[in-house]
Amino acid sequence: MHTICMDQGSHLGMAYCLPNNLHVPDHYHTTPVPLSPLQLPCLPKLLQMSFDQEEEALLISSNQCGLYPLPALAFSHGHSSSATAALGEKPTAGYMPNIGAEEVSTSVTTRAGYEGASCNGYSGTWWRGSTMSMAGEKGKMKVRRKMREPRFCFQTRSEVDVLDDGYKWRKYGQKVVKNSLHPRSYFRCTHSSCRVKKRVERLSTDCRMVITTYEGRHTHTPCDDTTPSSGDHTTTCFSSF
DNA sequence: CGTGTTTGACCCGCGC
DNA sequence: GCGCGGGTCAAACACG
Repeated sequence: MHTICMDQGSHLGMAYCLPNNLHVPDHYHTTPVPLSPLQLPCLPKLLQMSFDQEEEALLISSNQCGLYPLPALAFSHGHSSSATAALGEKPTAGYMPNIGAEEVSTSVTTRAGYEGASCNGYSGTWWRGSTMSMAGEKGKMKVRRKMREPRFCFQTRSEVDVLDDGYKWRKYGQKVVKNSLHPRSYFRCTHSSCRVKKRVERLSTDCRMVITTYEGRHTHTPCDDTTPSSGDHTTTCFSSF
């Protein structure tokens, strides 16, 4: 059970504290975003999303007027519309009908090794998994499977692609995605035992809008970024993430 | 020289 | 079974 507790601050332009201690500095919210029919009274409900073992995903959009849920994104393969395409639409009827109920597909190694790597002192490079130690086929052999990871997607208006959220990220890939004019960038948290990933892409319909998707939970605090966490002091803003 | 980025290739899931 | 497309790897490269 994990509870998202966002500090709403005293005014509408503050830095938000998102899950996994993600802060969205207010300087990213410079102009109004014509996003949402939802208004602030909806926030308390959204900010108390509960995460159980189902590892639900929370989709959030932020602008200077607050945080808003986005339409469910098509993260999985084979869905007809890409995330970008979905976000290109203004939220209308059917808007976020199933927030937190998204099926998440993630490519990882075996689950046992993966979870063990996440928080139990796994000393290797977590994303490679056990099969990477095998010498088969120049180490290209990979075992992937579906896994559920909490995901948080939000939309910001920013000139820069990568938000300064306090964590240190390493880019590991970039991909041109279909129906999008802008490439999608893939980042990993550089913390040794942290397996959080994030994707950054710009809206094809509005290149000023940046879609950032976080996947997973940080096992450390932003200030603890360079050193492995010794305990489970995960958060200052989220009691149990 | 160490660290981070770029980028082409590869892998896998999904739809047809 | 095949092709498509998203996600990841890892060698090459850039930079401080």
